[in-house]
Amino acid sequence: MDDDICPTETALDVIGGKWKGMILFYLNPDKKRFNELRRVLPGITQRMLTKQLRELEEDGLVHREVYPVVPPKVEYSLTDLGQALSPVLSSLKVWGEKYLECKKSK
Amino acid sequence: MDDDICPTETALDVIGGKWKGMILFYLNPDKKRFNELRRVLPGITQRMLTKQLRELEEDGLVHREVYPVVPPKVEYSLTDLGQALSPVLSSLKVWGEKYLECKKSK
DNA sequence: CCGTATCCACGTGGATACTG
DNA sequence: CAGTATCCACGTGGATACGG
Repeated sequence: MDDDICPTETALDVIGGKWKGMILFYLNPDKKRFNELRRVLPGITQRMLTKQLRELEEDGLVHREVYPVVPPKVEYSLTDLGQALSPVLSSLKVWGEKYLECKKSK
Repeated sequence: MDDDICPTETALDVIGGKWKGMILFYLNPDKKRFNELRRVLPGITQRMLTKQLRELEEDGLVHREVYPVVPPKVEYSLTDLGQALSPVLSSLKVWGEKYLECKKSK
């Protein structure tokens, strides 16, 4: 019964990485290449982008497609499980807006 | 346009603390006393519970009511902003269950 | 273009002891 | 009962340089 809370905590762990929210956001709905993501994520380093993407891949939220061409081409996209996050992301956004609104008026 | 993502990130920052999800969960719908929370949060230390509660209070999600009696009595409850999180928490839970389901079958 | 390899600063979170 | 006060381990995240 107490483990009712467990899925919530697990979910927060999985998407709680510093850049993961933004990565998931930008991957929806379109697949993106490595440097495309890098460009829209202000200030992220290559190491961090790689790391966060690998973790998301490991957790089954993101699919990594490598094309054996030169120059290298890699595309990242959301899996079904990743797509299923969109209600979470949007409710998070709605609440975040309310939160920012509250803070502003203080 | 890019700051469309900002509320989402902000929200994740606010509720992303290690125990915050669980605290918010247990504070809904009933107010709780300090040691009540401590009892349902397996393994949390006094220091951490205090710290997380203070941060949630600072962020306006939790209200702290001190009764000037002996022995001391303090009650924590959700503010309106805190209540407004319930859609987020429940969508998080729904997705978390799906996630755990996926992992189990692998 | 898409990474990996090192190295390191910093903050979060924890252990433990004490207090009004 | 509901905290503070210290001290510290550890992992996350970042800077920088190099490689296929």
